[in-house]
Amino acid sequence: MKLVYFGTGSFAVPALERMAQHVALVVTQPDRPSGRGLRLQPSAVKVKAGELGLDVFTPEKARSIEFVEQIEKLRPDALLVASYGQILSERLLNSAIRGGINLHGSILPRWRGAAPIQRAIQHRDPETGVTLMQMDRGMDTGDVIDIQTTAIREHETYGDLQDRLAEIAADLAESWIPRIISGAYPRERQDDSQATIAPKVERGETEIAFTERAIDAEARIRAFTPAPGCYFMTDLGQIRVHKAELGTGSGEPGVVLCVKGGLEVAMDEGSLILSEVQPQGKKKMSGHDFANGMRLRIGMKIQ
RNA sequence: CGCGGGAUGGAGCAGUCUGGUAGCUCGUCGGGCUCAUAACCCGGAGGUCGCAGGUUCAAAUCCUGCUCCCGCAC
Repeated sequence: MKLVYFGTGSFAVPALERMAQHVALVVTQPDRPSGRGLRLQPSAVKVKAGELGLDVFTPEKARSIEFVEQIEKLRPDALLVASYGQILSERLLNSAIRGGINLHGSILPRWRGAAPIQRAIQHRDPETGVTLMQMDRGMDTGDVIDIQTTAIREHETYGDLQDRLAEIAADLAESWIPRIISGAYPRERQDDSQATIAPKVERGETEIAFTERAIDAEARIRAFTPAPGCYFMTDLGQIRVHKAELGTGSGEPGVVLCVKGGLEVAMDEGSLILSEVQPQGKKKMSGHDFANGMRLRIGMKIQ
């Protein structure tokens, strides 16, 4: 078997590890300047590929002719793709005997697009999963080969769930790729009428207001944790929320209900217990420590 | 050289502008109250104020250099 592996994010790492012995080449996004000081940072997949001693390509544009021609010369059995971050052109998909095989972090056709895991949590889906599919020219519209589902757990964050799905994806790749290469595998068309889109997370979505329903805010916090994270913009400054759960209290939105254990604050329809927060420029701390430092008392209103 | 915030008993903060006795809320330890308690009352321990140098009678505070941590943006 000769595979070319396209991946970038940490969702793609376990499957790469599992299939490494069949991977002739890893393709990932170029290093980007990021973080404090704008230093170049390699993708999670590039780091892992390096550890595995695999060849890595980082084309700026995967659809560029020079790059596609190189892949065509390799004549791979299949392109295995997971959270790569670029559209693969039809010609590129045709460069492999079995075309492009994608691992997608949702139960397709639900949550096609860039942020399926986050959107599933945000919308409080009871379950999600990983879809193994035959890529076509559309965005996550190809024929489904197999789907493994899993329940979304209470309190589960995007980071937690992504780690679990990444392992499921690796399992799927391991068990299906040999059969796919042999050419004998099922393909089932997606029901486009059931499709939903999972757009990438925009900056504006990460701000939480006390006037939101507690249940919505809690789901959004989990959906965007650990990255990019959610925050309240308040008179105490910007407060990032790393961990929050639904409280039992209620009151005028923004009112402090409890400062023991976590910081409980009233929302619309319920309350949130902020158990781990981070003010701007500070380290992560418990809601209790934050309340101590800010001299918060029950009944005070944050806005 | 992308922009910015920070380092003060175990935790989170105030104090720095305007130099002059180490403060607040917690935690912790001991005692008390209570049927009981994460509640309440009393008492105690615990700090080279990030590091180095400078100014000064005197530096957490002013000046210079350095280290480490973090947020934003990307």
